Amino acid sequence: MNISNTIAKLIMDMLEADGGSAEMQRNELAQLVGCVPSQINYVISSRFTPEQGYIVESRRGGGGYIRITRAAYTSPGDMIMHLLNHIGSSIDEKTARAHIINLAGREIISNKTAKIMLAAVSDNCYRNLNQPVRDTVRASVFKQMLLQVINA
Amino acid sequence: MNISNTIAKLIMDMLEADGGSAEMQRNELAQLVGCVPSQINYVISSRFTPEQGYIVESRRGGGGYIRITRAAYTSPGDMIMHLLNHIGSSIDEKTARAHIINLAGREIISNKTAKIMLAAVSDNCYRNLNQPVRDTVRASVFKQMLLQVINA
DNA sequence: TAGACTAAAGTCAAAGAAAGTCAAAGTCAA
DNA sequence: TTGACTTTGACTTTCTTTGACTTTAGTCTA
Repeated sequence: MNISNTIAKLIMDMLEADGGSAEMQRNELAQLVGCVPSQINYVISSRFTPEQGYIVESRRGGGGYIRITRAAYTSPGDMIMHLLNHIGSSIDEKTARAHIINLAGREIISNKTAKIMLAAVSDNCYRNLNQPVRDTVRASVFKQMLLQVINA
Repeated sequence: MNISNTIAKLIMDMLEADGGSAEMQRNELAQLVGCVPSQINYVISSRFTPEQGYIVESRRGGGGYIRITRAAYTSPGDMIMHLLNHIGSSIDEKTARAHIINLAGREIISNKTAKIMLAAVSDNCYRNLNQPVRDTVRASVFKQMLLQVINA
């Protein structure tokens, strides 16, 4: 078993133990496992991605931390997870709009939420980005918001 | 937990206990918590800014004090308008976060809305954009969402 | 009442403590 | 034997802590 898997397993255990949320110090964890600190970042960015339903927050400096939260699975959540996987790393405005309207239609999100999400994926926001960057950033924004929908 | 967070928490409690206003002596508070006095200034300037909805007044010399007040606002619409004007064409994650948390604290937006907005302004979304584009796009997204809040 | 003394708070920069980034080197299976 | 995944470490950025020095306000005394 390689170290990355060990780290991933450890984080999973932490998530399990604390009902879907784990907070840690990068250096501590690295030392515990016996690797360089940056390997923790590698594990997080390869195995705890939005596509896989994880929210990652962190803070530098004294008392810094990394916090990973697993978006809870509910039945509407399933649909969103599916969406998250389906979106990939790029999405155009029309497709994003369609998804959001669909979610609202199924009452998985409220109309108010839909409005805000529509605003955030609208081309108005990305006027000064050219393709393909525009659609990648939009995809990121969309995915981060979807994670919060599950999480609520 | 680092000392700065402890200090911030203490001040929050004071605000809570006295209906939105707290007055203290810097040296006293520093001694209570066990830090140098200037750390109080650090905490105030990093966590009790106007963006976060606080007004800070103080006086030096004998009988000096620091007073922190949660700013009162006229109407929710006014506040958002004010915000929209104030933001300009660029905003960093921290400032945007502060504004959103402030809006939620004043119940101008719901916690759910706040979560989604926080997700949409988070640096996680803009990883593949460099400054200063990153902060301009974030500002656009933020403003578009705020417009929907007014509209709702 | 001017000037000296004392009691605050403010400023700023350096040092410290985390986490983030990136690219080079290593490993391993198809 | 190549390409995807992993490991490593040097360097960067962000946030916190500390302390020396400055400024302002009140008080007391000659």
